[in-house]
Amino acid sequence: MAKILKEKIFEGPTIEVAKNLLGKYLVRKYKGRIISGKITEVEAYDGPKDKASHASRGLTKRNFPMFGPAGQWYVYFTYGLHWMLNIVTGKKGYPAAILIRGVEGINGPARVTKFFHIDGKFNGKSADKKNALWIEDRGLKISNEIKRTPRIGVQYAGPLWSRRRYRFLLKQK
DNA sequence: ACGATGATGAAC
DNA sequence: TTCATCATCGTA
Repeated sequence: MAKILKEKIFEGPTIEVAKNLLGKYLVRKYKGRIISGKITEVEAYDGPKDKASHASRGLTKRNFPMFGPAGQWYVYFTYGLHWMLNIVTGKKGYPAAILIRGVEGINGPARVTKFFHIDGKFNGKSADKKNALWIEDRGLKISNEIKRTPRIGVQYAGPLWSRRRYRFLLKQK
């Protein structure tokens, strides 16, 4: 029943992909064991004009995976403490990614990476079994349980981009 | 409300 | 080479 999400899925419009990721499962193989959880919260960072995106200042040593093909991980270190996990979207050359901010029972992007044992070694790797970190569809229907809000912690991007409702969450039942 | 803690990017 | 900033979290 479980279907691994492939590169093609991630190429589509970033906002659509972000909504589609809700209810899918993040899966990690770690020391011979499987860790998995339902994705409940994501944020889209879409294109070079998005002032809240790392890509707004062009290609850099840090953000290069965002400019690469869809379906790869963009993992970066921030605040001197935390790893952030993103899945790259859009065609090669178009910088976009989706930050995975929460899975069921784990809220906050830094807690997600801690729980799944994710660090910089996944940066630029493709989301598949070979790399022990992937996303799968377990046939869960989520239909109209999606809530939209502005993104968290991006005030610096100015009113236009910080107010944009690029954060998507599964509503509580 | 704020400190932890270090990489990043821009300025000098 | 120096500096402010940062897609956060835990404690207060």
